[in-house]
Amino acid sequence: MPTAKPTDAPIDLKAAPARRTRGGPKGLRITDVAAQAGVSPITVSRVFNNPASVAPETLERVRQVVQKLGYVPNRLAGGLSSARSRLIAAIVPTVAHSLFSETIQVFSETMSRAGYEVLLALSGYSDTNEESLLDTVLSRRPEGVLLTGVAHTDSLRERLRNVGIPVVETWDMTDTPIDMLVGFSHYQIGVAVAERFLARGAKRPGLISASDVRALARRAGFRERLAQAGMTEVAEAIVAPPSSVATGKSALPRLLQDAPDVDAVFCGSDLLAIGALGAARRMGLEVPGRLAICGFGDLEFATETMPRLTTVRVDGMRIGLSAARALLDRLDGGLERAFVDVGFRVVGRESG
Amino acid sequence: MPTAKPTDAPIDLKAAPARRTRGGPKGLRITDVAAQAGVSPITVSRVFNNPASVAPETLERVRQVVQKLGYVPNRLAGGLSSARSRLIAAIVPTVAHSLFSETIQVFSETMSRAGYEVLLALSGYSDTNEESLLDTVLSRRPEGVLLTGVAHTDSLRERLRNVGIPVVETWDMTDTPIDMLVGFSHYQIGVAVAERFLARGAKRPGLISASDVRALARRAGFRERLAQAGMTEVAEAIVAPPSSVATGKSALPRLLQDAPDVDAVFCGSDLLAIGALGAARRMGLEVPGRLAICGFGDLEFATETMPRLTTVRVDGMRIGLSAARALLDRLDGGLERAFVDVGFRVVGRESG
DNA sequence: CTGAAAGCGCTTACAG
DNA sequence: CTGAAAGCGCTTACAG
Repeated sequence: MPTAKPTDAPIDLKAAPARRTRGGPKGLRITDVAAQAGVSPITVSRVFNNPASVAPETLERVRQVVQKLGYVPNRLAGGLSSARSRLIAAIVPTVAHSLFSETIQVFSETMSRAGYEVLLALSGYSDTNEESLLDTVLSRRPEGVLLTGVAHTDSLRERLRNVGIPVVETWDMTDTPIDMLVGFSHYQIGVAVAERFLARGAKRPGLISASDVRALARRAGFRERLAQAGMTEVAEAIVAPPSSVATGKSALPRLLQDAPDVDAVFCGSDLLAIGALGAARRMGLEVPGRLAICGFGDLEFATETMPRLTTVRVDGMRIGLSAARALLDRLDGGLERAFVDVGFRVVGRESG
Repeated sequence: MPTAKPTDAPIDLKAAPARRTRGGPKGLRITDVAAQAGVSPITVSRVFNNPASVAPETLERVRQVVQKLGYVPNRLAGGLSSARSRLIAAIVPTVAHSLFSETIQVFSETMSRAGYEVLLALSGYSDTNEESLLDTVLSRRPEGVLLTGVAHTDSLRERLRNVGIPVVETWDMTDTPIDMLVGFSHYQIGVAVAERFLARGAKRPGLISASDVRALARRAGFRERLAQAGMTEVAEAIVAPPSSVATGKSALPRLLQDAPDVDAVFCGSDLLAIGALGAARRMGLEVPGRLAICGFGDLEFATETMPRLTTVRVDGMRIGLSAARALLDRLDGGLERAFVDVGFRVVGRESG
């Protein structure tokens, strides 16, 4: 028999110092690196955040240890301590099949090149929850926010201003942005398309559009410009977002049933326009002779494959880039508030 | 004269307690809410994280104060303290014009419904920096990671396994995933398209493809299946990502210059296919009679508007949903490792 | 159902 | 160029 009977001796759990380790033993900490490298944690911190202030050999030694151990600093801790999260929030309705995704792409690339990461929040098309989404986002303490559109509740606007971080609103236009703005006027697009139709000699313009804020702004410009020309009745088919080819395909026959003499239709998106074009073909309506169709977005697809389509080109990438730059300028201590109208262009291939 | 001359008396900076406030006085803290509500900070914390454990009246009172003050908890602090970041990282090549954006959309929606936020990291098409991107991402201590593809360096794979968080690889197939997988076989797609071409009686198949890993896997399946049928020479035009309509349009003439008798071409994406279709038209080649064209992606655009195009349908949304579910199951304590082949379908309208 | 104490892993501001 | 002390704003684990 051995001299001790381990199983008999009760283990005094209380005697063991209560470990307060919570995440488990997995995580490497800055102190682990510091110990191995024979420096203080502060020096390790500097290696990551201000390498120029560290002696070359020290730098090298610490880096070797970091590499060897596979240490990755904890930015939750770093952010809490420094009050700099290095996070930028982007709130967009959707990234699926949309021009917004180009904006996000370029925005995100630009931000990450500058050392920031992008927290993506998808708001859908309901404005209801934008504010609770903002709360969720603000809980990460982002250093800047990109917003889509300019239609926000007063409470959201005020809260965002109180937070004191730079904000860019995008993809729309207003005289009273929360902070900065990079966008264009949907209303003016409606006006421009109306003028295009008028110039073509359209007698009975119609509209197929989703019911979101920005589509409604285009509609308003469209209708008001037509009203100036004496056309007060505009046939409309309003569809629920998200727009799709299928939606456009089914909307056109409905529109023409209400108003058989419609000879030019402004669609809320290229997808809708393509659907409408398909429907027109099926109905034997010559495009653009009998029926002119104008979309919105200028997707490469649409314009390359549907030469008889007119559309409105908007530069989503430029919006992403300008918005990122505006934010970065301010984060670098710049005082200027960017206000950029990127404009748009009605692109018609049917006449060229 | 007043009894004191403030400007004369030197201000003893040392005497003032060194304020360690760094973020400035702006931020509301949990203690502010606690004080106003007459409870301890712990109770306020519970109101957010475990409301069921708080007495109804206390709950109500605290919520009122939160509302009134506009308090938003600091998740940097919360995450550090609890070792739960509530963050999920998604690393994808791009979100612009791509099926990945559908995946991200659904993934993000599903995750946010479950109380997580998505940190989006765009890797581009270079594998070079995927590892440094991963470091950046891991510094936020995400609780799970979505990866695109299965081609990762050993070091990345090992590191990710060491971190011990659930990982889903997507959009590809392998026998040896890092952890979980939701995808499909690009090789098998190549095989299937080859078989389609063979069934159509193609004598001289060709390929227009980008050079990324997954496109190359499709190419391999395509070539190997054709080789089995005795066709060892396959004309190819390899293009640099990202694919676009323009690229496809310029690639087809090059391909046909090398191999004028090509009668069926497998394109790496629908965009390339559309470009090729445009070029074929311009060259007076009947599609699919003289030249069959097959794309990849089944974009609604492509199939609705180009009835003579064949394509390969892949369900990006399903990938996003399944990947999210796999991660969530594991985060909820599930032990199962998802391994899902979502498959694909060759969709040909030219024969229907 | 509620709270006092300790600690999460960093960085700031100071001093040398 | 480097470091000891204090603190960022929460939550855990315990106790009652």
